[in-house]
Amino acid sequence: MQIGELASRSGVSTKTIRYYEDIGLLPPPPRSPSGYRDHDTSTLDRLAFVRAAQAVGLSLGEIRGIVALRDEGQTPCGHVLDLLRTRSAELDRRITELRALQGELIRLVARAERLDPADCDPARICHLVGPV
Amino acid sequence: MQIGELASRSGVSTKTIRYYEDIGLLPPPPRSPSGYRDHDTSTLDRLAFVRAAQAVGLSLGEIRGIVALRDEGQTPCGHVLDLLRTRSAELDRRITELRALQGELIRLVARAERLDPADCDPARICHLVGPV
DNA sequence: CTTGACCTTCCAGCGCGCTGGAAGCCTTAC
DNA sequence: GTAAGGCTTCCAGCGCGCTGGAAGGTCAAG
Repeated sequence: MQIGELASRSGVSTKTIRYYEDIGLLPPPPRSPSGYRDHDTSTLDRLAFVRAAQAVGLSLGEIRGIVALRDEGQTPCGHVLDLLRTRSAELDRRITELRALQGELIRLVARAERLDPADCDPARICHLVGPV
Repeated sequence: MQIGELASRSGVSTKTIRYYEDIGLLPPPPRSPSGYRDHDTSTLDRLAFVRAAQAVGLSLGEIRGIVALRDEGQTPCGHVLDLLRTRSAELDRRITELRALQGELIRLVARAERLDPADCDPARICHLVGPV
């Protein structure tokens, strides 16, 4: 199938498909005599995997590592599980950070309701932001 | 004071200070006869504000808008409060998304413990990732 | 007079995941 | 034959907040 059909069937743009091939996420497909890419349906599976892996927070670099293992004939599951656990731990930390920030924002907004703009010191730009 | 002293007193690099001046976060300081920037201590206040505003999630573009109001002689508090509320609402949505992703990751890791890598279909790359 | 530490400007690149556009070839329909 | 719509490659840029480096001027100490 040509790249345009692959794009419409997968929902991934032709630009992105070529980009994925460039960075090694997709194997270089065979070409027609005129040089057109001729993808088979396995590329649909591959694209579905890439999108699913992105959706759980893996980077294209990490995904490339996974598909490379598979292409070498290995079973990438152990590596994938490591990545998922690592991402989960990072996400935990990230969520904790964002919740702290959210608490801070809520505190600042609440404080803003008790402050009078007229009291704002021009040198400090705005007293709503900054140390309590 | 020269830019190097400002940098060490503020903890912001000379590169970044010049960059902030370029993008309009800092007013252009007077120059010595040889062209050196000559900042006064108000720049320390300004830099402290920029860092505090960044810390609560405002972008440099938003911060520029705030300091521009102040430089025009207005009190930016109302605008700042709008920004803080907007950022808070966005953060709420973002945290909700990340928590959903975290739930998904935890579910995938738990499922991985029940799956046998030997069952993994090579065409799907890795069965740990993808629809349940 | 030289050394070294400062300062200046300007241009370029990082990471990440694409996206846009130019210039040109191929295929199909009319 | 020609027009439309595929396809090809290659180069460049987005947003964001810096950061690095080159090439050169300035200043104080020895």
